Amino acid sequence: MAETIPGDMADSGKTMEQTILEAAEKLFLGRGYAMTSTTMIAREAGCNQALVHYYFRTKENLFETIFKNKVTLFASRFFTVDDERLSFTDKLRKNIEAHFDIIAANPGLPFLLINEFTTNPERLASIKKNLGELPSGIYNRLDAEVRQAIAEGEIRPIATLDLILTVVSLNVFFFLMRPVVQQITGATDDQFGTIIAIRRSEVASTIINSLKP
Amino acid sequence: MAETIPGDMADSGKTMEQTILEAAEKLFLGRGYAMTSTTMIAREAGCNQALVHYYFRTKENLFETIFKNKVTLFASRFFTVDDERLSFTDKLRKNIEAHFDIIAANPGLPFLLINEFTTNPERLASIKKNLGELPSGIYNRLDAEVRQAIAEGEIRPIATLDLILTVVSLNVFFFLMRPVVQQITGATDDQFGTIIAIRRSEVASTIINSLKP
DNA sequence: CCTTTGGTTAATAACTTTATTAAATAACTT
DNA sequence: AAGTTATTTAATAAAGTTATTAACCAAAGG
Repeated sequence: MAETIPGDMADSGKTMEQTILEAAEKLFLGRGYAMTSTTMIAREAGCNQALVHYYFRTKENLFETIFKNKVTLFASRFFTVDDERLSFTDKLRKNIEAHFDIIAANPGLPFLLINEFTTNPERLASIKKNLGELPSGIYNRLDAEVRQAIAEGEIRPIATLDLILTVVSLNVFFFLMRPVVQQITGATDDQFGTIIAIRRSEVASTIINSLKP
Repeated sequence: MAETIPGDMADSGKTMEQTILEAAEKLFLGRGYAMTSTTMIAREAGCNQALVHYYFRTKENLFETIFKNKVTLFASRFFTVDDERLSFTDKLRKNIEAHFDIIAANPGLPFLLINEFTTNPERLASIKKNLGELPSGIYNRLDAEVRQAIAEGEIRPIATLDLILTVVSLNVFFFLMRPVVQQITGATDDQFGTIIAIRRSEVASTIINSLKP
């Protein structure tokens, strides 16, 4: 049943279905849906093109599997730091940095999401259903905290949605700009690691600073 | 020679080449390169598909024409407000809002740029050549102003590149997120106009605020 | 051993896409 | 008006795409 653990071949025990999934993920993340063909996926996975369809029937299907998977992972880790002992500001800083780290660990994801949401907005509805109460849950909790922090004079008045937009913008867009930043600064992939670290703390500082009453 | 001004047909005096260009622009901006076919462009322009190739030879060619055109337009209007009488902060606010307005007037452009730069980074080099000294000119001027403002204690210390990144992130990403924001808030295209206006001033305030010493 | 079954491939149908070509039409020149 | 040039179209070649099918093979169970 495909779950035979030992190496079916030279291929390190991974099932072919999984290999295809990973190949597809890599390609979709790097080049988008339209620019990726099932033939390419098969080549990347090292199998026959028909096998891609055997496991996932359609390209659309395969894509959706990956997409939902990633979006759910992404959304579930959003604003999860919740330590009672910290001030709103300190908690926020931790959440901003955590959010940055998730994206840094999935640097291709922002592109995929933007690409998909703009070329295929219908998918948003399907995703929304898929996530259920998660987003509004996160939003409501954060909103309560923001209101309280404003009331207590810890931060200036700001709409919660604006705050979220600002955090996401600053964190995500940096990774969308990576090719441009790298071209401008002429940094190697290696040096880019340093730039990321600097940006990470700069973003958090910028936001925290901007919230001063 | 195609430049005959009066209406060649019912078609309001526009040349077919121009009509095709505009049709292509609309489609490329809305759906990206790969998702747009020359057949679609022809249909949108109301002509035969071969005509698209007659005028632009290849799809790639047509795309590049539009792309370079847009990027140049975009870059040439970047940080152009330069009024001696204003403080650095006031000038910055004006520049941020002007930048926001350019994007608002070309809401599809961010998507096209991001799409192209990530799927086809080689194009960055070509664009760079195309823009010449413009970017470094803008950068150097802004950099001098930033350093001076820091020295005079008007703003906190910040790297010019970080400031630029922050401005661009906050302004551009909002438009990339438009479908998401619209889905979440449930706003109609009409109501979205109001959201844009609010965001415009919120972004400027956020940045100015974050620069307080 | 032999049949079943899941995994895999080669072959191919049905389309779509880009690009070219030759022919038709319109416009301009003299 | 005749001839030249520019536009426009129908037809089609060439290549690529998704998806299906029939056949092949290897392991597993009786």
